[in-house]
Amino acid sequence: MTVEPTTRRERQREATYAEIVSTSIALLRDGEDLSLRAVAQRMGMTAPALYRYVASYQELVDLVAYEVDRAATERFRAAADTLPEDDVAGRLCLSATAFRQWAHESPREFGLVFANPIADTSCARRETLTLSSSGHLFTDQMKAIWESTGFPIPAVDDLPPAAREAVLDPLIPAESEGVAEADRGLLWVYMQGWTQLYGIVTLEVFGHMDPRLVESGDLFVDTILRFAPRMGLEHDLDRLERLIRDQLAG
Amino acid sequence: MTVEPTTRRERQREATYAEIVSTSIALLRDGEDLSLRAVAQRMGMTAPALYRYVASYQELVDLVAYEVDRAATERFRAAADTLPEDDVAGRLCLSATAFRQWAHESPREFGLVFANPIADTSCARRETLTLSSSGHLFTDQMKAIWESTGFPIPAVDDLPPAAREAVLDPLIPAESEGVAEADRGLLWVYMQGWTQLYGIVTLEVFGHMDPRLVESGDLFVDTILRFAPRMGLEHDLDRLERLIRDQLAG
DNA sequence: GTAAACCGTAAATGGTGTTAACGTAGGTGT
DNA sequence: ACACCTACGTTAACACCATTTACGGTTTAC
Repeated sequence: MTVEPTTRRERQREATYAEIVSTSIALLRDGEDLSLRAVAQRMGMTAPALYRYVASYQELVDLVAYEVDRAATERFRAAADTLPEDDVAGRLCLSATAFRQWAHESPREFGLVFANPIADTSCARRETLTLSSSGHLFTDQMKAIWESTGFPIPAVDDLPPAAREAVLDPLIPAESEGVAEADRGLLWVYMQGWTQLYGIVTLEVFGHMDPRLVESGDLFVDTILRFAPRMGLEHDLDRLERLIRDQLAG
Repeated sequence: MTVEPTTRRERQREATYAEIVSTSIALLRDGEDLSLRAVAQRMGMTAPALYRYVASYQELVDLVAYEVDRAATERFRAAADTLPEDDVAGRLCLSATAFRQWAHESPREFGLVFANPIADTSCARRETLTLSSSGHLFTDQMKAIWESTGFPIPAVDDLPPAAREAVLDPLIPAESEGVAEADRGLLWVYMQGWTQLYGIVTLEVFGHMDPRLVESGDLFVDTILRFAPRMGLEHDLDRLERLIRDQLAG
């Protein structure tokens, strides 16, 4: 990302670095679990060699989680792109549904990214890590809806002090990206929505919900549709439900 | 629970069985992680001996998770019991807050109980496992609120088919306990609430949220108070917020 | 060309779950 | 009271894991 390293050595290094991550992802895709040994073996190396690239197993996990999140986000974006750009509401619904489907198809990966205690690793890494691609996408999509429907958002000054700080100088969704400081109440609504989406999907994936509800997705649909009015979409509920259910079926 | 085993041998067996679980819990409380070897060592045994009692490590985990949930639920109940019995709304808020505090104090245990893929173990176990003590408590408390405020619940016939089945013959919150079949829409509202409570707490515990918000609990409070009106508590929000914040502070 | 940095190796340490073979004490049947 | 057998614990071993150390060879840099 920074400046291109041009030197032969560094190019090689960058390549194996990338191979480590891609091999890890392939490992997960094949249903095996992530381990230094397994990754090394697939690459025709020995496990200790990986320590030239990652400081610990946990760092590998974080690295892979970041990349998995990035790749998954592309799927969520692609799901939205089946709709015209001005259907901002439909796009968010399809991305959220794609998120749910991805979580069910790849519970391992989901757990890695979204149920992996970020903990207090080195602060340097933390910056990179907490910048979640998916969070970024959903924030953008909600912003688009807000610009379209102009749904009410809390005034920044009405928020509790800590919340005000958090939306003015956000660490987690990161990059308040073109949202004026006065409109940062939008991030508060985003967090409310993300909490609910995260809750329903995590509950489903971890099996703490009636299997018939997981199968039908009824509680998921209900959760989305109940939140939609908060984004000024109360007029569009029937269409959105059809959109979501179509994607769940197909 | 069933019939007392009276025979000396079985009493002994039951005792070590209980000791395995209690030792495991003590292990977790001391911040070490659960392992067969560690448990065995604390009991003055060797690891393979434990296989006379549990079939696998996962079974031990499930066993411990069940007991941890049971014990934690007592804390949630105790938190509610600081209020008079007729303050049904306050009681639910305090239990929910106790749930959050417990999750933050004991993230290990929380992960064990609520972020542990129940997966498809033997169906026999599943019955026992999915019967979550905490789910039972919260269901009861919401029912008490409903009997007090008479907040609107969906008619069973208005629910999607799978949802109807799930509330008429529930597997997860289990024991619809004295809720008439006609009133089972209450369980649907419960699931909506539980989804949100679970979402916010899991998000916080796993560190996928701005630390300042976790610290202040603002998004947690917001989540609860935004759900309260659905239970007919719109008149009581200020008092409930004070209750919650007092418990968070103290 | 020589020295240093880099990248891989093998070997070893201490941890995990799990299985197999073996003894031994406890209760049971006659 | 004797024999039997079952249950419970042991030790030893296997296969896996992360991680550290010491070592050798290549590539770069001066």
